[in-house]
Amino acid sequence: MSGMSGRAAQSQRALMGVRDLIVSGELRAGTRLSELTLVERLGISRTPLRAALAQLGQEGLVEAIPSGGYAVRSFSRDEVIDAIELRGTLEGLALRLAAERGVPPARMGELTRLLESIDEALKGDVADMDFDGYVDLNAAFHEKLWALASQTIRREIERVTSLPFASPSAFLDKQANVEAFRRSLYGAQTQHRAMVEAISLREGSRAEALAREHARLARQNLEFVLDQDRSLIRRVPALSLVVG
Amino acid sequence: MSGMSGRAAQSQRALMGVRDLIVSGELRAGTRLSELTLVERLGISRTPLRAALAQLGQEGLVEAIPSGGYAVRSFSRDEVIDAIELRGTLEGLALRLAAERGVPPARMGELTRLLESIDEALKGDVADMDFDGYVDLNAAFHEKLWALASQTIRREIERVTSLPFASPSAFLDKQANVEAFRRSLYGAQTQHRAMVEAISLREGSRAEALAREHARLARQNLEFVLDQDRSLIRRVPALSLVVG
DNA sequence: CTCTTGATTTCTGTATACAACTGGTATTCT
DNA sequence: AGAATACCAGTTGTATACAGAAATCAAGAG
Repeated sequence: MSGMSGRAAQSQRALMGVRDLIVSGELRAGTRLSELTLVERLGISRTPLRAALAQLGQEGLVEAIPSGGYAVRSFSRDEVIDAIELRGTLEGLALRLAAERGVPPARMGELTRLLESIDEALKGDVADMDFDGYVDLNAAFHEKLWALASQTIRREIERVTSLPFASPSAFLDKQANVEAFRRSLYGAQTQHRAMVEAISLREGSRAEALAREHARLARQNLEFVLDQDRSLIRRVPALSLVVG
Repeated sequence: MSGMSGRAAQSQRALMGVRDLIVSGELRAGTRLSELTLVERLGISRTPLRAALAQLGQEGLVEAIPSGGYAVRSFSRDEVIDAIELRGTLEGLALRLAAERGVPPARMGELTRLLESIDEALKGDVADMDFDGYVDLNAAFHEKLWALASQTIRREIERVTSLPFASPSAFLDKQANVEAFRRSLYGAQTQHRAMVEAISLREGSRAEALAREHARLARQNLEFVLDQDRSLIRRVPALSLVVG
């Protein structure tokens, strides 16, 4: 059973397996993660499982229990808001530095092409748009933005967005295709265009402010789900871990 | 040998041991970290050592080798600068939110008292100051600032500052007691006072800008060491990992 | 009936055995 | 001689055995 194809395949499997159990809501916030139970459930041994738990601890999805082991972490509304604010701040930093230091035309071209593809997906009105297409393109666009930053900063962005509800795609899951979210996409795309323009014009401060404001769309969506339509909680990954 | 006093004592020992070997410069950038060698050197077994290596990989001090294992990471000058900028940005976020949301008077009092203690340490002129005292008080002051932020943000600050040269104390190591650094402390303390005042007056944007500018003192010190007096490289933790 | 205390069970942290893989060297064939 | 291949030492990833510490439960004292 050992030495499957790929390096550290079991560890990867353990990581994805446990993460999936948590974000899918199968393991609720606060529950202790018994190693033996998980080992049996995932069909792996304790060593790669423990590696996965340690990594998830770093990501923040689980927290270490003082007496040993880990438990699924729970998040207050304020903590989720702070995680979103954190992402906006880091994306803002990435865009400001990109604007100040300059970006090769080839990369700007890629971004512009993505913007046009997103326009295509948004063609028509709220009922006709290609929501699923937008979801994919939006994720690709944000990843291209992150790629403008240095490795140091990109690493931090990826770490922060490993909390599922902090990712730019958090409320754009294909399972959360509701009108309230679809309506927000036009404004989001306007911000996308402005961000690319600001980078192109070397307007660092503007690019930074736009990135922050853009992230706050996720906050609006969060508050909509929590205050207006709690039935959506199950459709947004890991939102079941939010208490209050 | 197992079950020393304290939970996960061997893992802690491994973590500190390997980290120390790296920041002390004993293991130079790029060298592969042989598990068996380290095990023998630190007197622990492979399991806690591997946990430590994984954690150091998350911290960014070591990087995973595609074919397996880890190597001591090397940092370009630009990467160090970005890490410092990153810390300033995160501290700025923490201070902005603290200012906007308000801080209990008791905590503001603690900060003010620390400011006064730092003033004490700086009493006299550049030759007379209590440099070692300043080092400790400065670290305490920054930690109190971090404590104003939510757990989500504090976690990220602590992660970023786990890279030794990105910490607010990086160039204030007691072994780096040189006049060029001592001279910068008066301006630093002025910024400290302004930061606390801005929080107290709920001036979020000002607090944020001050925190960013404050971090850039570390950048100045970095450039002084790299460009003016490279003999100091050995006195600043982990700066031997910087190439160029 | 409640609280304390002791034993049992379960769990985590650590050590070590095992197997697959990587990189290098020597050997052999062309 | 050069290249390809087989072999070999060394290394990492995985599984599992073991020991100490919590948590749980039961029984007994107050």
